[in-house]
Amino acid sequence: MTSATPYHHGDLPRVLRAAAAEVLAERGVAGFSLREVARRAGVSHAAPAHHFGDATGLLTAVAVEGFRYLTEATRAAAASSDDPLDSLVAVGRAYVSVALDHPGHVAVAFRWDIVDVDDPDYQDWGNQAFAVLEGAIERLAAERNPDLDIGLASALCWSMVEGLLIVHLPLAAMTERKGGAAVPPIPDLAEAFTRLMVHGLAP
Amino acid sequence: MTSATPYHHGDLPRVLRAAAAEVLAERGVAGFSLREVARRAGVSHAAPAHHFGDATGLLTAVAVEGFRYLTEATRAAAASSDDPLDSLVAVGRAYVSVALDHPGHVAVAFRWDIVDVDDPDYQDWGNQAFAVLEGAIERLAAERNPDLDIGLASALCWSMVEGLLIVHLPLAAMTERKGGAAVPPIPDLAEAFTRLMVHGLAP
DNA sequence: GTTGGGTCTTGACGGCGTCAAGATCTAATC
DNA sequence: GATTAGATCTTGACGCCGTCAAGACCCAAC
Repeated sequence: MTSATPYHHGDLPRVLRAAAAEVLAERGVAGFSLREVARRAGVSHAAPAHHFGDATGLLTAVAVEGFRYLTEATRAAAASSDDPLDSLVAVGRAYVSVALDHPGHVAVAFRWDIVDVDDPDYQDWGNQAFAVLEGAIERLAAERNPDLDIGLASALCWSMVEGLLIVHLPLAAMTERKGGAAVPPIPDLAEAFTRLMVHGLAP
Repeated sequence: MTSATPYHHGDLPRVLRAAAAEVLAERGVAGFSLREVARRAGVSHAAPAHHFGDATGLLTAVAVEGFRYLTEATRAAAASSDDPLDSLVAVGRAYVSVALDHPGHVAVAFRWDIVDVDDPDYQDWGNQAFAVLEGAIERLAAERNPDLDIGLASALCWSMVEGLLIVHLPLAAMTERKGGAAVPPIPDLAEAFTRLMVHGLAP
């Protein structure tokens, strides 16, 4: 063992978070169960409680990890271009890409009813993720539309991308599953949404 | 009794749907329980199964009712003005108003993981609700922007309003509860979003 | 070597969804 | 009007769930 391997199991909290994200990705929020998580981690059914208190605690930890992924990915995307529009588009693509790569994490990030919204880490990383988007909007406004209400526009983009994930991602999966008409990749849809929103539906 | 009062209880399915919506509104999807619904309806814990099969069946029935409310309200709103922009704005306001008036119904409408997405009524009323929005977009395009991709724009608006409900509605409730800064009414926010989207962030 | 505290297990409890079996009631038939 | 058939609802049971209390275990410091 290297330096700071904890007591018995070797960073059980990390294993539990990963197992929880796996269960969430496979069975959705409705199919989530603490006991199933414990089973996959190879520990007893009451082990998670010691680290996370209860189910809400574990789900909150997963949600925080999700916000962390979102923050890091969108931050890198925002810095990927000097053109503010390209930068904003990249942020949108990065956002949905994280949701595709970590479906279990993002599935709980906005589930206020099953997460502890008063958790400091949850609020902190949630705010950071939002701040990245706000920064991208701010640069767009500075260069192209100084009169833009940045708070309103950021909230709009945030809603748009979250609605995209909730409404169209499962819808696309469903029509795909049924062999329906081919559906464009979700990141492309996010880009199309972003460009249409910046341009305006009827400017 | 009038004409066709059913057998024992007097339209138990209707009572169960109402009780389910009540529980959903009070405790959220996570706090939902078939037995609690049965308790409120004054019947035994297994009674709902006879009419709705299982929990998914009852939740699907509530979701269908939600889509019905959405369809009716937005249809009336769309017809409330001859100006296509005002009409679209009214549709947006009507949508979130339904969500405020029937929180239990709308809470399950898009929960693909706990609802039977193959249910014909569910698909039918979901499509009808979407068609109303699409019609409003179509009129806007005809009058002001013939080049608009109507399917894309409709999907964007749909995502926007749904994201608004999921992200900002509980967020507003939370900051309100904590005595934070006053938050604009959600229908006003929906209107601001709509106008900003039509106009464009940086046209 | 002993002691202490963090880590995990075991066992129990009530609540849940679901199923099978039976009771109860309505409506149609004779 | 009595009987029968079928829909409606109840009762009881099962396994799974989250949570709690108590105890076993194990590492680390003394």
